[in-house]
Amino acid sequence: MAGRARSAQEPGSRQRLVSAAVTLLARQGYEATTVNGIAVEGAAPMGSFYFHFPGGKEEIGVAALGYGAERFAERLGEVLAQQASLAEALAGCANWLADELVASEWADGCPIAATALESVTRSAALRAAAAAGFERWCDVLRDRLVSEGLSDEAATDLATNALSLIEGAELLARAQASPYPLYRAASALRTLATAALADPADAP
Amino acid sequence: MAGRARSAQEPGSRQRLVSAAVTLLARQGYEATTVNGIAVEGAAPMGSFYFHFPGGKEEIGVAALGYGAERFAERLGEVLAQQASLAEALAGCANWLADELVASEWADGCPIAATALESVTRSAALRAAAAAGFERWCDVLRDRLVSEGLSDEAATDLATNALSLIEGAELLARAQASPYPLYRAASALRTLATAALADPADAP
DNA sequence: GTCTATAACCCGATAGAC
DNA sequence: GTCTATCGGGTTATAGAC
Repeated sequence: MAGRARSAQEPGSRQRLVSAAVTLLARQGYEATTVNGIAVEGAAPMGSFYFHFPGGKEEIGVAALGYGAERFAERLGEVLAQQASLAEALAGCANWLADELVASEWADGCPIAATALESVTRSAALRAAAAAGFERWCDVLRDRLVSEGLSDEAATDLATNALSLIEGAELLARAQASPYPLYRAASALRTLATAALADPADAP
Repeated sequence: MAGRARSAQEPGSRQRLVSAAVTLLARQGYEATTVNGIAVEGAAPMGSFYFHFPGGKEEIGVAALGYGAERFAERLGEVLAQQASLAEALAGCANWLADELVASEWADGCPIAATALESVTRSAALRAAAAAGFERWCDVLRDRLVSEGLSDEAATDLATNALSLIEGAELLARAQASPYPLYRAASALRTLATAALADPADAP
């Protein structure tokens, strides 16, 4: 912990570094992000960086994936709770992400996706942190589905597919600089939700 | 063109370099891939690299995205043609990719995805090449859907969603080292295909 | 805990002989 | 077309004063 108390408006240098890393990993991925860039964006000197993260770049990468995943999980839960129907709750997630991407001109994407792909053959620690983040988001989605009456199995299937569809649509949207893949995903999510609720084999 | 004819079994150094770049971009993304690594994997010296690609790393990146996209488009068309029903044709794509990922222990992923995410805020040329590749795959999917009687609009929607779902499922599968996201995507693709064929609003 | 300076290394790219 | 040698710059990480 820090040596003295800080106000909530002025996070300590460690927290600023982690937040900066989340932003940079979401924008440009892990390999293109430099520790120097993180220190500049987090308004901290290099000496401070290696004091807080003696494990260097990989250690802050793991911390950033964990913090970014948790922060997104909270917002995801809020958006899912805003709509009464399951179909509109899922579609609302896709539309929400489309709005955020347009607002940042496609810069601020998923805080995990790029690093996850880059780490598969290069860092077991980063890959595990990415997998844990995706798992966390699946759990948030599944909780909402179970509360609609879906069985555990049906909820797991639909939660995984919803996350896959949204992640893939965001990938296409950022590459093509178009929100349409996410709008189309919203429509497909309504179809999948309706089918899951209608199928008697999926009831508990 | 090359100065002399070559047998098909011995591609010239330019082609070897492009093929090597496709493999490396699929495995570890753009930023982690070095021109030196491409030259080694392609069994060509550095001087040869810069003779064929005076534009350097970005130029071979664009060439690799184009060649990788075309090669995948051909195999995608073949897999789509193997099944009589639309639902099984789409599900077969997801299962096929699951098999390939397991066989390579999650190393050989999408030849575009990682580079697409890394290039959004860093290279307009790479981003455009990635977008063109995704568009090409969407066209292959759409042709199959139109041949089933779907309207242009319905076919475009379903083709985009199928590609999003498969790309997202592959992302989750590689991060979690599990084929289940792709197996679940196969199931969802059957649902989406069935719904599209049943909806009279989607008929031409 | 923070800072500056710098070490050790690797990157993309070029030069120029052949 | 191919090769070797090398340049300049940016990278991660450390040293050591404060």
